[in-house]
Amino acid sequence: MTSANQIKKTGNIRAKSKVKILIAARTEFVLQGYRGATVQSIADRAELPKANILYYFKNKENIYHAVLEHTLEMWDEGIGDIEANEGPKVAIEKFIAAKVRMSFKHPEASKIYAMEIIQGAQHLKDYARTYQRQWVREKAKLFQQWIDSGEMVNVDPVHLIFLIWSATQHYADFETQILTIMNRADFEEDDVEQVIDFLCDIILRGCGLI
Amino acid sequence: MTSANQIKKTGNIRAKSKVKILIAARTEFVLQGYRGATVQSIADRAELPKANILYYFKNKENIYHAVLEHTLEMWDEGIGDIEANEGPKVAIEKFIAAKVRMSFKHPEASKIYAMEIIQGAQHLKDYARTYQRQWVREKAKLFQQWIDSGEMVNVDPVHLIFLIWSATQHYADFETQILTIMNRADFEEDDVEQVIDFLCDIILRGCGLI
DNA sequence: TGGCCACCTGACTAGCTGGTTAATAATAAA
DNA sequence: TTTATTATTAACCAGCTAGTCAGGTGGCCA
Repeated sequence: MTSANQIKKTGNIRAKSKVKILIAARTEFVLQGYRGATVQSIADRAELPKANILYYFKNKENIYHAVLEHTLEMWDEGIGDIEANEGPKVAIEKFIAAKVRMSFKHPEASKIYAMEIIQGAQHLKDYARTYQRQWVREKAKLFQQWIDSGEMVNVDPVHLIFLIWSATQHYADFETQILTIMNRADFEEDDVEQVIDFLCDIILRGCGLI
Repeated sequence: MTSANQIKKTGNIRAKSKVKILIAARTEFVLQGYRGATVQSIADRAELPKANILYYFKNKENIYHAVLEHTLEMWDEGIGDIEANEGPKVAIEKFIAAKVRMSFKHPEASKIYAMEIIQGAQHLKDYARTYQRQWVREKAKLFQQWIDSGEMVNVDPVHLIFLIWSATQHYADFETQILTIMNRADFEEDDVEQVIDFLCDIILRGCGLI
């Protein structure tokens, strides 16, 4: 076995343990908040001794950071993008569909992100200030071009992005409330497509694209 | 001084202290979460000794319950309603405007509610199951009548309510993110009206009301 | 075989937490 | 003034918290 393989193998054990811990930690952080989630409760959920957790992550804040990073990465991968070359209708449709699917598939990811923002985004200010702000500016410019060329109605592009974000993530963050109001125990496959259809329908018409 | 006045006066001291504590507690609960907000931190913010807090509220959970009640009451008062006799356009306009104004005026109220729901709504399940579910059913029926009479396009009324909730409260819950992305320190008067105009424009058009 | 190193974990601790208590002050009633 | 009630608060405590540490185990290579 080469040295490279050795590193890779030990790396695998690390990576596996870390992911196991991160998943348990994410659930605890969502359910109990940062302070409410104890290292012990994370250990219990991951079915590992507490000291093992602190062997892989220096301290609790470190775990939280890793959870945020791990979650954002996963989320950003799944979201796709708003493509310039497809025209506004297809672009918005695709974007809404991707966001709704992610919200139903990984509600915890959206929730931990939402909690972080609500509490003041102490750990995400940089992310918003650089990456997100840039992304919104780009996409807003794109919408503005479509507006200028008469392909869609004149609506504020930035607020349109906020609207799509809020409407889609709502199904992740507020799933408890939505399920209770709809008197359901769980969401089903059909719900996802129904929500996509509803949101595309109303937002596209709202943009003058239907 | 009559006995009634006596009761009222002592009641006033209680009420004043309690409100002072509740406001401090709400801020702490929003910033730190339930577990992260300590009785000591609430006391510091209210500028009272810790023991005084626990003189007025038996324990921490009691404070939290009182904060939730106090907040929901205030929120529900400010929201107004969706009136049947005005037709869909005015009704939706008024409702959006009221919700947006509340979101900008009392973001903490929306935030503490959002955190509670995200974390599983342990303290609000009954509220959603009875009061909210009933409210949504009533308003959905109203929308359905407008749809059936051809006054608005055929969109799912329940999801329409979710859309309005999410889009409006987003400006309270995610204010940190929005301000950062818009590169602003605070919201101004104009922002409120601009958001109202934007949301009314796009949602009313989405419902075929423009 | 023996040495190295990543991995694992029970036992411990300093500090903070919610909550109690008991003694005191302020206020109003008789 | 006396008395009763309410308001206030310092001091205290049992239990939990994050984090440390010292002593392991097991696999791999020379």
